[in-house]
Amino acid sequence: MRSQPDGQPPSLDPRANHVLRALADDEFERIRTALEPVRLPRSAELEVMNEEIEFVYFPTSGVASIVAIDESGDSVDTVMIGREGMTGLPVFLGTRQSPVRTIVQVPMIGVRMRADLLRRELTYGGTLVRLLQRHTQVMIVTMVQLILCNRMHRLDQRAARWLLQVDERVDEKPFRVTQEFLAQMIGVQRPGLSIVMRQFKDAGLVHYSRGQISIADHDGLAERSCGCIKIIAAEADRLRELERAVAAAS
Amino acid sequence: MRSQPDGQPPSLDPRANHVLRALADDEFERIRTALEPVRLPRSAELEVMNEEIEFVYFPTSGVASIVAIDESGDSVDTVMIGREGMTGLPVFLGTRQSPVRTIVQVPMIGVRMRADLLRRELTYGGTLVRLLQRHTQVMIVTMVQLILCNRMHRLDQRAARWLLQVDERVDEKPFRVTQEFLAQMIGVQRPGLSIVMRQFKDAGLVHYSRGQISIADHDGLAERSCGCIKIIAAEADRLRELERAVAAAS
DNA sequence: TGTCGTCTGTATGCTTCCGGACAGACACCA
DNA sequence: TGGTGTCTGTCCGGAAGCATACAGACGACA
Repeated sequence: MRSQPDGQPPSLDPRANHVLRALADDEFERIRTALEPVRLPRSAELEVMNEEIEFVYFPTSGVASIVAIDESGDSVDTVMIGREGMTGLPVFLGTRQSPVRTIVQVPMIGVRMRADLLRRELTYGGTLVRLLQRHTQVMIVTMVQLILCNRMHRLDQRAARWLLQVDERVDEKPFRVTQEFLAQMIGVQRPGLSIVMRQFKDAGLVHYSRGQISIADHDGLAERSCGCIKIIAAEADRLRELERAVAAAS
Repeated sequence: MRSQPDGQPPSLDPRANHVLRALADDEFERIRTALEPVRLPRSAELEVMNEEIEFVYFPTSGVASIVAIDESGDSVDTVMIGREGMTGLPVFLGTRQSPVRTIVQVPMIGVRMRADLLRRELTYGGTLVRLLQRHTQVMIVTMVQLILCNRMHRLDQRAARWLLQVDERVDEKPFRVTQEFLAQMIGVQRPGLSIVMRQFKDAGLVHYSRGQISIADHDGLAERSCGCIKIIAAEADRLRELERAVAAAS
């Protein structure tokens, strides 16, 4: 159980978001007043496909994700966005419309900022550009790994991965996700997922009931999951480390 | 059959690569002498995972792709890189080591450039940064779509997609790919692919024999394929169009 | 012209997962 | 306290594709 210090819980501090935390202090001060606290329920739409991006979001707890849709209407979750990153990468890449749909999957707390303000801030250079480059690269590596994962790994492995990835991004435990919703996200049928979740429960890896899930045995679940988490985490660590080395040298 | 003008075939002109073609003339002149023509056979390794990127490659014909590998050694192809783009995005995103493995899948002709020269060129601003941002966004949208595709679409649809995507990137017809190789790339067993290829052949969609494949009925094959190609192409078109509009306005 | 290696076709049992259906369990609300 | 909606467990036939094995076909090379 993580400790919540008295007073303000960490998820209400904007700098619980890793991008904002890594920002140089003077840069953070400059955008501070532009950051607006938000709480968003599941299914809230942060970016509508082919429509202008009005805000970028820096989560501090909860999960959004980019959803892929095909011409027949089928959809699956792709990359998660939590406190380690932000939504609105297309803004950084220079377009106003989002080419993707981004929605809240697990109720989210965080701050948002107008896209045009971010655009202006980017012209100042500073550490922000560097941070968003890093974030972009992590997103790319994550996606590469997920392309493989969705092709090669079994339902139970992917489900375990998903649970662990969400767990490390939310403060609220247990977190709220129904099997129906989870199945749709990882792109499988609910009955299949139900069997897997039952196995996890019987093995003492998770507790859940009616849309409330909590992880009981983190390591055990990690063993059931595929190694994709580790590969993604390794790249995120590598880039963070690299940056620290550069900062120390200068 | 595409016409090859007399004299220099288009694949030997660096500006048959779409990034180089879209570059402002003065910028292209500046890097011209730094571009070194290359011909690379299948399996040539353009980026080794976790090793420094020495060169970035601008293909004019042929296909490279980013390969995902998991801890058990299984691997699949992810995004293709052909004359519409370039390899070495991590250089643009500010790291020296590549987080991915990038190899030649269909023999490649093109030009390459030292990574440090690209880094220097990027500091000049100009259209290059804009072009690479665009390319990054297309890559991201492509990956999002492929995550869905690998989850939801059948083997025959994915195989058809792959054939069409390669066909539009190579000048050499027929192109050389064995079923064994193709199966590994799209992450399936060869016997499964063999059946599908047989169906395509019987239906008059493709010709092939012993590693030589050519497409006989482009539209017919497109019908067997999933709609992912269209979705990806639409985003590439949108960004190209957007840029043209900006250029015309200024 | 024969041999060898590569490429392709096919068969078979098996696993995973789909797709649809239905019943039970629990929570909430009137 | 009973009704209603949501969430979960389970069943079943069937499709897709895995894993393995083997045979035939073609081409290159000696």
